[in-house]
Amino acid sequence: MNYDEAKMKFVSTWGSLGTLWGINKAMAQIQALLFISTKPLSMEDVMEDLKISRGNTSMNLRQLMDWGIVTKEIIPGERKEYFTTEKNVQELARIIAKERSRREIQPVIKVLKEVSSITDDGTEKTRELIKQTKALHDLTETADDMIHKMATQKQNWITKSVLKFMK
Amino acid sequence: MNYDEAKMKFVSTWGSLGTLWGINKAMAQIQALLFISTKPLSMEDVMEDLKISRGNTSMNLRQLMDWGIVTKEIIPGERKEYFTTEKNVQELARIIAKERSRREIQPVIKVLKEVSSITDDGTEKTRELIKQTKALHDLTETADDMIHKMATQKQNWITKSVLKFMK
DNA sequence: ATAAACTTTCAATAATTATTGAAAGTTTAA
DNA sequence: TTAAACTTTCAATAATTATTGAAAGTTTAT
Repeated sequence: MNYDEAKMKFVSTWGSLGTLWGINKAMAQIQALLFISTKPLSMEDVMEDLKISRGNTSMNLRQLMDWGIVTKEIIPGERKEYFTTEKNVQELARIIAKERSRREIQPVIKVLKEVSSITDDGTEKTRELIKQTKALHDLTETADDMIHKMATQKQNWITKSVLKFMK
Repeated sequence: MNYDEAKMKFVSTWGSLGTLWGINKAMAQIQALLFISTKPLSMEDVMEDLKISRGNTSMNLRQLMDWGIVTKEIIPGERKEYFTTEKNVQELARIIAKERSRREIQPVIKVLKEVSSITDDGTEKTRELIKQTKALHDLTETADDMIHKMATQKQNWITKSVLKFMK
């Protein structure tokens, strides 16, 4: 496997994994491309390399910036805008975890709390609803807590602490 | 908010969260419905309650069984098949984590390993590709490890150990 | 102020994914 | 063995989501 094959394989695999962390294919591929690039890339570069349209590139780069994963780079003397992604994987994981919590987990926690707080009319079905949504609420909240703790952990949480913790 | 409103709210919220754990809306809604039901439900029951077709119900119930989240229940004297879901949230989380690892994370780890093992021709771009895919490989593997450790943890890992661990 | 260089927007279209429903398949009871 | 009760399959269709491309918008240099 040569460089170009390996690059393609990486970009497309990472792209299809996008769903796992809740972003679309093009977005994930752009990020992947930037991730292994040795220098900032212009919109032109990205379009050419991934063979996607200007509009698509523009929109997805914007989304990546909204996520805080990609930043614009100003190159002196250049008119075009250039882009780079966070290169540190730990930091990348941190940002993604935090954003997903904010965008998806928090709203669910809110609903679970609401639902589990309905008044108990004493019927079996109501009791079950309350009981089970409470359990989910607790689980979700604890998992989310965990994500946040990870996310604010300054140093290297994953490589250092996890195996030890897991006994 | 009365029982029916609460139930609907729960089912649809949980359904739309489906994507977060990688399953589709109908599948997640069926699971949600079973999760708060006090007794096993037939296909008929599910169809009626969620207003989805017989075919859809059948297919999604099957998928849930493939995941190991839902099981058939034989009710003596009844011709229909009845279904229940795992009611323990910890166990549910365990199963889902394990399945997602197997279905999605493992294949990616494999590709990352392949890509990060290409021969280093000394060029900067090849070095960057190797370096970054290696870093991702390590991160993904460690995260996956964590998931597995959680998944095989017999007792209550999340509520007991996490906060302490996270210092 | 003008125009070239570049980016964004968004309606149209394409691609993907989910859903239906009816025919085919299976199981059970008699 | 037959037929009723039930489930599965799958081609057709609907719904959703991603992508394009060209017009509109912005910025910069002169």
